[in-house]
Formats: sequence, C-alpha cells, structure tokens
Amino acid sequence: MKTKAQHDEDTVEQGPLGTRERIVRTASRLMQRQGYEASGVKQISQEAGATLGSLYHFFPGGKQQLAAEAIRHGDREFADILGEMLDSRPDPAGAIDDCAVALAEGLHASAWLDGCPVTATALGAAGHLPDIQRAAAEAFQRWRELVYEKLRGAGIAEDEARELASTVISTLEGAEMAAQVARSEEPLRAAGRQLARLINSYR
Amino acid sequence: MKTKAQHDEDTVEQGPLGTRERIVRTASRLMQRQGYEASGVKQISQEAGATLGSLYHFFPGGKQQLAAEAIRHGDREFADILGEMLDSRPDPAGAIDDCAVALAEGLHASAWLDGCPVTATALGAAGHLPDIQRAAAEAFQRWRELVYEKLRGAGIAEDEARELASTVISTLEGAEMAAQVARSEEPLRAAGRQLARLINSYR
DNA sequence: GTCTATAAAGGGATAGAC
DNA sequence: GTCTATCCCTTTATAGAC
Repeated sequence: MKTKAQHDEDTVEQGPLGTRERIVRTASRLMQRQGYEASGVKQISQEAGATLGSLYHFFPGGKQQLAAEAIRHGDREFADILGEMLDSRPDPAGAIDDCAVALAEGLHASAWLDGCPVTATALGAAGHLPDIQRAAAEAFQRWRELVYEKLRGAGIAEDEARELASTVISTLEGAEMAAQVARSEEPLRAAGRQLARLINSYR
Repeated sequence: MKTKAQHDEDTVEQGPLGTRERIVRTASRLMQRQGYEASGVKQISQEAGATLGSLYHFFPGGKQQLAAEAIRHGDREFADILGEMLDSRPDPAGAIDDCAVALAEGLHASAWLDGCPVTATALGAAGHLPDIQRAAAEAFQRWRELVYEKLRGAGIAEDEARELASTVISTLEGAEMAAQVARSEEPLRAAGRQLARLINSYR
C-alpha cells in the first residue's frame, strides 16, 4: 500500500497535479515571461486554477517564498534539458551548439516570450530580495557545473574547463536575451557556432 | 547671442541640468537597478527633484514614453564608454578584455547594483511594450556595430566579424548578469579572457 | 513650467466560514 | 484545504490653481 505522496513521486509526470505544484509551475511560467514585479499573486492563483487562500496556505511566506520556489523549479527544468543535450553526443562543442539551436527554436516557438526561466525574476530581485537572488545564483552554478563536467570528460584541464564552462553559460544567457529582444534566432545561432569554435580551440 | 538651447548644447556636460534631463537620468538609473515595473513615477520624480506634474508635462505618454527615453539614454551612455575602450588600444582582443574588466570593476564598485542599463528594463517589457522593446533592440544593435567595426578594422572578414561581434555583446551581457547575481567579478573576468582567445583565433 | 490634491484601479496580504 | 470578502496601501494618471 502506498501513501498519496509516494504515488505522486512514482508518477512520471502526467495526470492531475496537486494544487501546490500547479501554483509553482504557473508562477514560474509567468515570472519567466513578465518578471517578478509584474506577476501578481492574484493572477498566479487564477491561472493556476487555485484560490488566493490556497496560495497563502501553501506559501505563508507570500510572494517572495513563491518566487524562490518558482526559480528552483525553473532551475531543475533547465538543468534536465541541458543534461540531456550534453549526454546526447560525445563532443562538447557540438552538444553546446545543439543546445543553442534548441534554445533558439524554443524561444521562437513561444513567440519570443519564454526566455530563461530565471533571468527575469532574478534581475527584478537583485540587490533587495536575498532569498530569490540566492536561488538564482544556485541555478547558474548548477548549470555551470553540468558544462564543466562535460568539458572535463572531454579531457580539458580543470582551470580551463571552469573558465570555459562559466563563459558558455554566460554566453547562452546573454544570447537568449539578445534573441528575445531582437525577436530573431540569429544571436543564439551565432553564439552556438562561436562557442563550438572556442571549445574546439582547446583540443 | 545664443538661445538657451544652444547654450545647453555647447555646455560640455556639467552645471545644473534641466528638469527634463534630470528626470530621464534618474529614470534610467532606477530602472537599471530595479527594472521597469518596480520603478514608480513618484519615486522617479522625487529622486529627480521634480514634481509629478513636471514629469507628466515633459512626458505626456507617461511611464512608457519615459522608459523608452531612459533606455535610449543608457544606450548612448554605454556606447560612449564602449567606443572609448575600443579606441584605446589597437588589438580588438585586448580591448574587449579591458572592457570586461572595466565592467566587472564598475559593477563591484556599485555594490553589484548597476548592471546593464538596458537589460532589466527590456526584460520587463519584452512582449507587451513595443516602444521599449524597440529602443532596447536598437541599443544592442548599435553596440554590436561598434564591435563589428573594430573587428573589421583588424582585418577580420565581414561574415566572421558580424557573428563574432554579436557573440561578444551577448557574452558581455550574459556575464554581467551572472556576475551581478553571483556578486562576483569572476564571470566577467572569465568572459573577457575567453572572448580574447576567441577573437585571436581569427588571426 | 511647477505644484497639490485627488481620482480610479490594482497590489499584497489576512480573516474566518465552510 | 478551499473559498469569499475585505483591509490597507500604492500605483498611474489627471485636474486645476498658481
């Protein structure tokens, strides 16, 4: 016999989500598109199909607590995708280029609305909302580490791999923002090609 | 005999600024730090030493018009700095690395508050405030062109210079955001070194 | 051009019935 | 856990005296 929680953990990803999870996902998506300040708790609860009372039941810390959880959700979401892309081919340069192209196509498909799930929220909170800033810093750090391990596995030395991984994430972040603002895939496609060249220069 | 406007144009940059200019500069600085939504018109007028009536006198289009002008101000401000840095030494790789270091030190000196003067505002407006998005797109385009010309002057071919310039701006943007969130100069310093290496690989 | 006051709407958060 | 109603505050924007 399983408890409900155990059943939910086993469930791969489909089926009716719990209220708390629906709220987190809705908050993550809205803040990704609009940023922290522009995403109201009323809007979030409405679009999540929950009531304001439920939102404050699960998140007594209010909007700040919810935003921090939303960032952690976006963190895991992107880390999963990045991990899969990196595992899908042996050479790191090609994998990163694939990643940039996938980001470009995904952004285009969303009508240039869905940029990085962390950036917009983090920038609105930088400097005066420590919990949110910390969650964002941890997300970037995790993504850098995924790239770092891939580069190490390809035989690149520690110091070089660390600096290179940092630059790969920075460039993808910046290019995604540039692509979103320009409403064009080009900045991301260019970044992918240039990052591949840079990585290959270490072989 | 000169009109007041002609005198102001001649004045290099000091002295008491006009009300309109004070409002634009204050809006630019506040939105750079807090984003579009978090920067209220009351706060802007207060910190600019103006009244709300004056703000709406000069900007009948309200907050949106003011934000677009603030972005154009930040655009010119950064373009001037970037242009000077690029002119200060002949090799583009070293100039870009200098630029990254200068950004890192400036960001650190502002207690990690002053990131890119365009990013925060643009992200909050992407998708539903066309005037602001257009101003941001024009800013990025101008900065890319400055780098492009520098690379062309160093003998890099058109197509390569275009893609490289795009990536340089994307990487600096992304690294500045990463540095701000991590409260560390390292992402920008790493980006500067890696961009220099990438640029030198074209010689 | 500048100022104050105010309108009209929306924000985050809470209380208490169910 | 869920729902509704409401409090209190701030927001953008306007009106009209000076």
